[in-house]
Amino acid sequence: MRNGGGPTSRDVARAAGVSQATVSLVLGGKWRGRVSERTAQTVRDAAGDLGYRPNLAARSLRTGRAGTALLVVPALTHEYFARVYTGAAAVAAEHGFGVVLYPSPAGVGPARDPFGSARAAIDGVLASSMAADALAGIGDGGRAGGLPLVMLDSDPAAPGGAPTVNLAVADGIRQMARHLLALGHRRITHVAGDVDAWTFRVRARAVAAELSDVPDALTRTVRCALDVQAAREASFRALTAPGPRPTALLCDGDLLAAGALKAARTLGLRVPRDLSVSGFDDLSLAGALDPELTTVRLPAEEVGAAGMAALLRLLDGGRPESGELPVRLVVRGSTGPAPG
Amino acid sequence: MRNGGGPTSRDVARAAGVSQATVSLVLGGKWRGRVSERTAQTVRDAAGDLGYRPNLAARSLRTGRAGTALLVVPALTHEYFARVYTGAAAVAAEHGFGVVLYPSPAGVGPARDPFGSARAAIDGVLASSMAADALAGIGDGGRAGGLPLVMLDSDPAAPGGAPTVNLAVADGIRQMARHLLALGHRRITHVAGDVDAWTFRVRARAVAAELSDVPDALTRTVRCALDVQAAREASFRALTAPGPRPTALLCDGDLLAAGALKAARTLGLRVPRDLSVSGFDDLSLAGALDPELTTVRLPAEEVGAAGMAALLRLLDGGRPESGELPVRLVVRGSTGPAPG
DNA sequence: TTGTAAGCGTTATCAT
DNA sequence: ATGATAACGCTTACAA
Repeated sequence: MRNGGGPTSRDVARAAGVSQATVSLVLGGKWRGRVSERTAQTVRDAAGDLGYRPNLAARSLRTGRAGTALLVVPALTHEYFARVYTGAAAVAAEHGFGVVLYPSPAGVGPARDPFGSARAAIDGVLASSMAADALAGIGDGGRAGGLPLVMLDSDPAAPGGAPTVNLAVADGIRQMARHLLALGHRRITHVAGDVDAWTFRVRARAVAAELSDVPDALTRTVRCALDVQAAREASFRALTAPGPRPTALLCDGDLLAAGALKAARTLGLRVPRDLSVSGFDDLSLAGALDPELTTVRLPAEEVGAAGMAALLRLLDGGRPESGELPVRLVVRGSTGPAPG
Repeated sequence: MRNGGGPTSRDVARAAGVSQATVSLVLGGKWRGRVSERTAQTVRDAAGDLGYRPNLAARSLRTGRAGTALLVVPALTHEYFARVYTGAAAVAAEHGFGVVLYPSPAGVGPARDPFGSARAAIDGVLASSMAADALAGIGDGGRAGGLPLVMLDSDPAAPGGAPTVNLAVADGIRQMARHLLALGHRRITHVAGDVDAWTFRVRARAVAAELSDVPDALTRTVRCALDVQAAREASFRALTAPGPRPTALLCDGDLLAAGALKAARTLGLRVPRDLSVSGFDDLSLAGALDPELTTVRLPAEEVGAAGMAALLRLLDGGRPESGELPVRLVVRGSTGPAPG
C-alpha cells in the first residue's frame, strides 16, 4: 500500500471539520442533495490541500470491487497485443476501470494461476489468443479461477463456454486466397504458424477450404515457429522442394512473410515478379519491409475494446453475446501477377 | 474484489477447527515453531478443499504493502520495453512481487497521475525512458507521487535525484562510429531520433564527440520521428542533399535503419556496397531485414532486472547506487567498406 | 501450541 | 444535511 503516512479520509474530515462519512460522500461524487454545496467545497479544498489520495486497498476491501481487469496475453513483444491492450484500456477507463497486463509465461503449457502471479486484485479476466492447452487451467463455466472471463481470439466452442470476441480470420484468409487466385496464382504454399491455437487452426482450415475447390490449384503447406528465422527456413524448403516451384507464399503472419522475403532474396527470386508473398496482421513491420507486404489488417484495438465491453457487461450480471469482427485485405507491393 | 462469496480465512479456520490466526500463520509460511505440523497440514488441506484464495485487498490494507511495482513505459509496441518488463518481472517474482505495466499516454506531455490511472495499489515505480517534460509531474526527491522511484534509461542528473539504471549508450555510439571509421567511412550522416529524451541527447553528443576529432570526416545530421516512414523520408533527404553523398547512415534505432534501407532501395543504392546503414537496439527486426542490420545490442532484460533490484532495495530503506550497463556492437550485413 | 482481539482506511446503513 | 457506527478479510501483538 502506498499509504505510508499519507493523509486518510479521517484527516480530511478533521481538517474540514466534518465527519468521515461526509468526506466519502463528497469525494465519491454521490452527495447531490445529501450534503450542502458549501460543505462539499470545504471538503474538496481540504482534500486538495492535504494531497489526499483514497486508499485503493481499503476501498476495494469495502466495495468488493478492485476496478481492475487482467489482460492475459501470450507475448508482449507482439504489436498485436499492444494494440489489444490500448483498445481495452480505453473502454475500461471510460468506466473507471484499469487494465493490468499479464504476459502468460512462455505462452506454452497451462497458464497456472495468473491471479497469483499478477498480484493485483482483479475483478475479471480477458484472455487473448491462448494456446489450446493453456486453457485447461482456466475457464470453467465462463470463469477463470472464480473470476468472470472473456476470451479474445479463441475457440468459441471451447469447453467452459466463456463469451468470446473474435476476428473473422477465416474470412481474411479467404480474401487473401482469392486475391492470389485472381492474380493467376495456382501453385500456392501456405506458410503456417506451428502453434496450437485456435486462430492458426482456423487459418489452415480456411486455406484448405478455399483452394480445394480450384481445379488446377496445387496447394502445399509448410509449418514453422512464429519467428523470422524459422519462416525463412520453412520458406526456403518450400521454394526448393522437388516439383514445380510455388508462385505464391501465403503466410500466417507478417513476421513469417518477412522470413519468406529473405528466403526469396537468398534464392535470387524477385518479389513480386517471380514470387508473391502475403502476410497477415498488418503490423508496422509490413510497411518497413521492401517490398511492403500485402496483408490482412486486424482491428486489434477493436478486439480489446469489444472484449472489455463484454467483460464489463459480465460484471454487471449481463450475458454478452460472442461476436466476430471483420478484417480487411490490404494490397501492397509484395503480391503481383503470377509469372509465366 | 474477487471475493464475492469465495471462502475467507475464517471459513478455512472453521473447516480446520482452528482459529483465524493459525490459518494466517500457516498459509503465510511463518508458523515454524508456533504451530504443530499436524494442525498446519489440517489447515492446508482445508484451504485446498475450499479453494481458498487470500483477499489481496485485505492483506494489503493490513500490511501496508501491495506487493506490486508499476513499470511506466512510453510505448508498449516497442520490443525493448517488453524485454525490460520481462527482466523486471523475473526479479520481482523472486521477491514475491508483481509488476504492473503502465504505458504512459502518448509518451508526450507530462505523465499526469499514473497512479490514478493504473488503478492497482502500488508500492513503487520504475519509469523507463521518459521524455524530459514527462518528468515534470513525477520524481521529486526520488519519489513519484509519494512513491519510491527508480528511473531507467534516463538522465542521471535530472532534478529529483532518483536512482537511475542506464545503458552505456554513449559507448555504444562510440563503438559504432569507430566501426564505420575503421571501414573507411568519412561522410557519415547521423539519422537522429527527434525525441526529447535523455538517451537521444546522449547519442547526438556521442556522435559529435567521436567524429569531430577525425580530420577528414564530414558529419551531418538529419532528425526524424521514431517510425519507419519518417526515417525513410529523412534518409532520402540525407542521401539526395547537395554535396557529396554520405557513404554511411548511422541511425539512432533499428526502426530508423529500416527506413534508411528503404530509402536506399528507392534510390537504387546497394547496401552495404554503395551505402552502409547501422541500427541501434538489436530488435528482432534487425534480423528480419535484408541485409541484416549491424547494430548495438541493448541488454534490456538486465535493465529491468537491475531496476527492479534497485527499487526493492529502496523499499527496504536502502539507497541503491546508480549504474550503467555495457552494450555491445553486433556486426551484420548492413555495413561494409566505404565505396571508392 | 493456539486463541482473542485490535485495527488497517474505506463505504454504507442507519440515526439524528 | 450530517454524524456515529458497523462491517469488509486479513495480519499480528498479546494472552492463555
